[in-house]
Amino acid sequence: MRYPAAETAEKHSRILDQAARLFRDKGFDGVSVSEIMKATGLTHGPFYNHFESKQALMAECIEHASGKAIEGLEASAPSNQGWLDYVAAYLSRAHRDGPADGCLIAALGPEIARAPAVKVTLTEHVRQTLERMSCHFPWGRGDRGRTKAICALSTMVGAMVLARGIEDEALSNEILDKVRSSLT
Amino acid sequence: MRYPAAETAEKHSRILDQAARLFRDKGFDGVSVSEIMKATGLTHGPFYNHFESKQALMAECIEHASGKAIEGLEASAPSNQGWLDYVAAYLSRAHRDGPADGCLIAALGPEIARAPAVKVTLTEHVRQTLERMSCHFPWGRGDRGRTKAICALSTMVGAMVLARGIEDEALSNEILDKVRSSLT
DNA sequence: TGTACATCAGTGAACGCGCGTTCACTGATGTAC
DNA sequence: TGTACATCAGTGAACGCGCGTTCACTGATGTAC
Repeated sequence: MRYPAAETAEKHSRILDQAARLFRDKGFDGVSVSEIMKATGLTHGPFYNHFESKQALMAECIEHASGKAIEGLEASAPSNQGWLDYVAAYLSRAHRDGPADGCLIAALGPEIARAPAVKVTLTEHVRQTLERMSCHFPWGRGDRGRTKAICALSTMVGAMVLARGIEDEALSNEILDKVRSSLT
Repeated sequence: MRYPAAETAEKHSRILDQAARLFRDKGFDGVSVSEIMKATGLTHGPFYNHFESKQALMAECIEHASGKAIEGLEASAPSNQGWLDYVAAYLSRAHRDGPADGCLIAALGPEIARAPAVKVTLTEHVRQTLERMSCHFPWGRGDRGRTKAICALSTMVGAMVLARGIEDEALSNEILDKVRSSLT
């Protein structure tokens, strides 16, 4: 069947959405191409009409999800309250328990570090996130604001990795809460 | 062949050492049982004489590596200088470039979070690390010292995950250096 | 002390399985006339 | 406007491969007598 171009582009985008969700949830190796295509409502065959390989999908879907994340950051208020809200959302139990829609770095960081093709994309994502953070929140301009952004992002990512890796919910909550307090 | 018990125990320990190194380097799914046994100098068959499954090895080797890491922490001086040295070593380029001998959480955190059998072990590792940190470094007793330990560990883990996920070495170094400055 | 046997870690071929990827085929739509 | 054909995304069986795991067998050592 021949399909209109718009429909093809929409399918491409839907594959990226599903892949980004599943990868964050289960890791790159924990999700098969078939599983992604099934989630998109297709069989696995046409995958290679859209992407050259699974690696290529990984890179493109990180780029796709990065774009959405940066958009979200821009939409928040450039104020002290905006910062409080941003941290509260990042260090929330909902974010910890739902990696599928959450931070790419906390969910896939170490795996991306091992996948050269995807690393380039993450580099750009981190660069943009730091830029938006440092000029979006009230930390002053220049080096001081940038340092604050780098430290805040590191702390948030690390706290989320810790909170997710811990089985004891009380300890996991303690980490989220104490880090949030210290950051705000 | 029948082997003396001591030799068997030593082999068991060698498998754990190699597994811990390879897993941190390439991730759980990036290393096969055969590869680990080859690194230990054996064929893959006798693996199941030592461990019930790959999952069981994962859990036991995290426990094994955790023990060594905690030992290292105890060996450092319980002083302000000890803290400076600890942070400098953690946020060093050598640690970033050599995950095989480094922090379990930064190398495997998200993957461990998805492996229930291993999560229990990591929970204990984090608990012990926080305890040793808070009573080993000069942050005062009680809740304040514990909060400081939680925040410091989060920041260090996050900075390492970021630094490793970034291809641009200048940006990666900037993160390590600025976070180290802010923590000390 | 010498001999026969039991033990059991190590060997390496083999298993079933799910993966990423390929491909001959289908058939609804767009296009040429 | 009506018809014939070309297009090409979707289908689903099939591919080779490496994985985790199993197993019949080996043979050096420890033990019983």
